[in-house]
Amino acid sequence: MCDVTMAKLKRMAKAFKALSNPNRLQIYLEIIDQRSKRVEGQLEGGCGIAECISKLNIGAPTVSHHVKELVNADLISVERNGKFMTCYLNEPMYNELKEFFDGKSLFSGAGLLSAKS
Amino acid sequence: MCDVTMAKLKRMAKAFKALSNPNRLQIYLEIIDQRSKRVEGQLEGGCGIAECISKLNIGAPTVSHHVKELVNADLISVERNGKFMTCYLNEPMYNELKEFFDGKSLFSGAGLLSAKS
DNA sequence: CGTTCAATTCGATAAATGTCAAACTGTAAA
DNA sequence: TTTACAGTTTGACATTTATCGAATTGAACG
Repeated sequence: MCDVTMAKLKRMAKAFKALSNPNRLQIYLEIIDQRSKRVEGQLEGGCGIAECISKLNIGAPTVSHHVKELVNADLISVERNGKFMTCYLNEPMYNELKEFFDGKSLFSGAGLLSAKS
Repeated sequence: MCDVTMAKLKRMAKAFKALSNPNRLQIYLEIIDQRSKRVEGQLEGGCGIAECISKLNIGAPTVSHHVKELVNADLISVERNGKFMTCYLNEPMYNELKEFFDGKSLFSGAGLLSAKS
């Protein structure tokens, strides 16, 4: 009846929660930004965590925590690169976010909520 | 240098926070759903709060609280209609959400974060 | 090995969140 | 005006969150 399954709804809510903190949203956008640079130029890209730490007005432990939250919400992945950590955009989740508000596949006209009684 | 102003970033983070709770996200989607029904059919539409209360497994005070949060994030507006309250989608904010992940206007290549030192 | 730099883990803490029950307000209708 | 229903406000409470300082791990390099 409804195109938004409960699983998807919870997955989206989790993603939104991960993006609900301004600092975390900035980190996420920075990672997207680095990705687009990589696509246009040399292959190696991704966003260094050190870079985020130096650019945001929050401490390293907090950045580390935020990055973990983004990973936990499936928005990004992280990889060790020698001494540094590099963040990569999770493209499928990015696309899911992009398409979530497109409306076409959100509803089928039967209503999202299921009756309680 | 950057197309995402701090103001917009905070506004988006606030919207995402409002959508970060599954129950609240469901309410929001229900309001979108009712809107699309209205567009296709008779003019009067919107989503009754009573309907949400009866369909979600949470109490009336909690629904009231969630609706207030959605209003506070500029995602919807609420109007009294006799004994009932009706929720309406805030279209400009909906469009802003829709366009936020389109990428084209998100970045200008100079990086989002501003250096701290 | 010892140093240095990147990043995480470990408490701690103040603030925000989601939810409820009880009491209240506002509107319609009998 | 009394009743009934829709919704809000208040106060409470347990949980989560954002942040920090201090200590720790891990890799590179002298």
